[in-house]
Amino acid sequence: MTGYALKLAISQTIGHFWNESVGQIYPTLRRLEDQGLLERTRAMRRDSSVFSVTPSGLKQLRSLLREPPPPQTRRNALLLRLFFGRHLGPAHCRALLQGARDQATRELESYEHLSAALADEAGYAHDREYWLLTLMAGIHAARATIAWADESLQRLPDTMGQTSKRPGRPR
Amino acid sequence: MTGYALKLAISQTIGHFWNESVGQIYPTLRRLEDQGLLERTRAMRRDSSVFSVTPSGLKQLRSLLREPPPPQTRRNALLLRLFFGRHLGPAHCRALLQGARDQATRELESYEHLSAALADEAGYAHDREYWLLTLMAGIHAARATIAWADESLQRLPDTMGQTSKRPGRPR
DNA sequence: GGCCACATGTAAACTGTTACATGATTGT
DNA sequence: ACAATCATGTAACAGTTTACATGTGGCC
Repeated sequence: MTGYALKLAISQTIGHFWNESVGQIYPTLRRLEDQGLLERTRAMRRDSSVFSVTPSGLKQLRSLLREPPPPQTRRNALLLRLFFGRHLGPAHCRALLQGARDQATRELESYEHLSAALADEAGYAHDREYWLLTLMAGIHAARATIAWADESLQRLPDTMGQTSKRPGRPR
Repeated sequence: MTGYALKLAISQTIGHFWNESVGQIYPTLRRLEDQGLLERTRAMRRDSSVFSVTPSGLKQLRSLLREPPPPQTRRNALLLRLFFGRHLGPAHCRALLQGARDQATRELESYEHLSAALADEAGYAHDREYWLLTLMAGIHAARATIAWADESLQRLPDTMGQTSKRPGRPR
């Protein structure tokens, strides 16, 4: 496919857990072509090229996939804020939790749609099971986030003693 | 605290979801001092400085914490590999899942220890509830990973038709 | 004719890690 | 004396995003 089509394909499949920007894609396509891992064929349009994987490119892909996944760099901006929750106050923290819950709900819905679509679709026979695996990971993660947010929303105001102690300050 | 102590403190508290390297810490401490957000006091040792937050630094911290969390850059090396699972084969994918499950199990244990320790510990009175929140996030996420891995490990060999079709190849 | 989607590419800016270099202090 | 830990800092590198610049082709 073309670089442009590749970017689209990524965002429509693995986009939930991996993304690349144009600034990465085009230089990389050229580099891989220079290394003989991709080959370029002219497309209909004069200014566009369609790339395909060469046998040695496929070999290289499989070899890279076999490398152990490097330890994830975990950086969670939401948890960072909640860790300093004392400086934000319970109300703000509850808003953050609610936001996280809403987003997880939207994601869950989207994953379930994708999962249903994947089951129906003809083709992708060999990939389907694996793609389903990644969708299930998203579904489990989203459900966990929702459960955590609900539990936390329930706990947060009571333990802070904010529910009954400040019954609206006078104007 | 000193830059060194800060690094240690980070890895022992928020280390599970946020980290900074020395290459960030020291230049940043100096920058914040120049901006009047931190002040430096000489420590016992001649070559070390103890930093503390100034009032304007605290104000700035709170203002930064109030900024909405930027959308996470999601990049999951494990799911990327599983997405291309067809090129790896079921056996390798099962190994990846088992590895993820093991790691999540270790993390879960560590979170539960920390959570128990936090409940006992005197002090941290105002922070405890919020720190518990972040620990609970880790616990929910780890449990979700374990459940997902178990479910996937159960499904993977059956659907691939590997269980009965290849009854041990001859030597 | 003008808009939109398709398509490519680069430069600058920004972010972050790692390796290296250096030295002080403490305990054995 | 020596090792371990405490402590600071920088330079090189690696990775990544964003904004900009440019142009094609189809369709209404």
